[in-house]
Amino acid sequence: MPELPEVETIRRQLAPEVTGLRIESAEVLDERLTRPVAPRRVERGLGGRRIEGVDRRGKYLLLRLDGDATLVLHLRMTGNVLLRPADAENEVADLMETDPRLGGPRLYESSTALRHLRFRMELENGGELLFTDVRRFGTAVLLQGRRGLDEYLAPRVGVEPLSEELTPESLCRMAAGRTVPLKSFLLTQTGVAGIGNIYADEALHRAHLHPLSPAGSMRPEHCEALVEGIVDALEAGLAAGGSSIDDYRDARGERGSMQDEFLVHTREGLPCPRCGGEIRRIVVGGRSTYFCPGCQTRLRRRPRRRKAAPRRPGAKDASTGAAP
DNA sequence: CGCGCAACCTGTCTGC
DNA sequence: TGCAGACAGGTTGCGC
Repeated sequence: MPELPEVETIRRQLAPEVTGLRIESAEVLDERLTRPVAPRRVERGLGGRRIEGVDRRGKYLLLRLDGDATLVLHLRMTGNVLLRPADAENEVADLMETDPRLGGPRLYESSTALRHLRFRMELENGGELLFTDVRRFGTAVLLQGRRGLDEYLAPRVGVEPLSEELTPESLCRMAAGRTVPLKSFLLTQTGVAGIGNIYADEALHRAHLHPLSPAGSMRPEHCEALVEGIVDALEAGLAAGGSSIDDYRDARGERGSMQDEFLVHTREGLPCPRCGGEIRRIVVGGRSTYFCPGCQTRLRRRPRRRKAAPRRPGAKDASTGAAP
């Protein structure tokens, strides 16, 4: 759910609201969140620090703190980061013991309401930063120094798709020789970062590419189309404030609307908006995958390039018998 | 090393 | 209505 557009939406909302504020206190309500580090350690490490900025790498949300520290949050499947503004009428702690609806409907309409609160931080202006997560897959890691951050992210996050780093050439290089299906290739965060199940399907459809085609079968024009498809799909998601199929809410507790604009994802049996073909659902790498068999062409496995045997001059093209 | 898959969790939906 | 089983947007670790 929270893929690049969702995390970036949250980042953009948070940054102007929390930058410059001091963290009064932090409370971890589920030790799983900071595992294997003890919650107390993270709480103590956060208390008193000032937030210098909010960044993002792939699907990771980064709170840049003074003292060269960074709080790295990952929402996984069902995590939400919510900002309770300083002027909200009710304290979260009070609400948890009373009617959750009292604080205003937006924060609480989702199934991931405050009963799944895993982490909260009190800010110096009276506002609160909340982390809720039904399935408890989400993570919070407090890192020290530029080095600590890099060492954490390097093995996990690859190229930023909305940066100059992603080009048809760089994508082709990453895909060269790979036999994994394109769908799985896009889901690998150490390649192109930030793409999840939704935007992988949407990007492949835009690029006219079949999810089962081996990544290494792409020729330059396919890489070009795929870069365009990735960028288009992610930007559409951003413009719509993300996708809310189920649990996702932005930092204000509002739904995104990208789910209304899906071309193929979750649209099994419906007509393809491009060619009218019937959208199908298959499973690739254990994930639901939606595509249009009509206009997403399957590429042939690219034959291993052989040392070109010198072409005998005058040899005819065997398949057609025609002269070039 | 590349690849496929189970595991980590809780909630919801489907079919009997 | 009750209940077992399948499934859900991500990542990691294991075996081959």
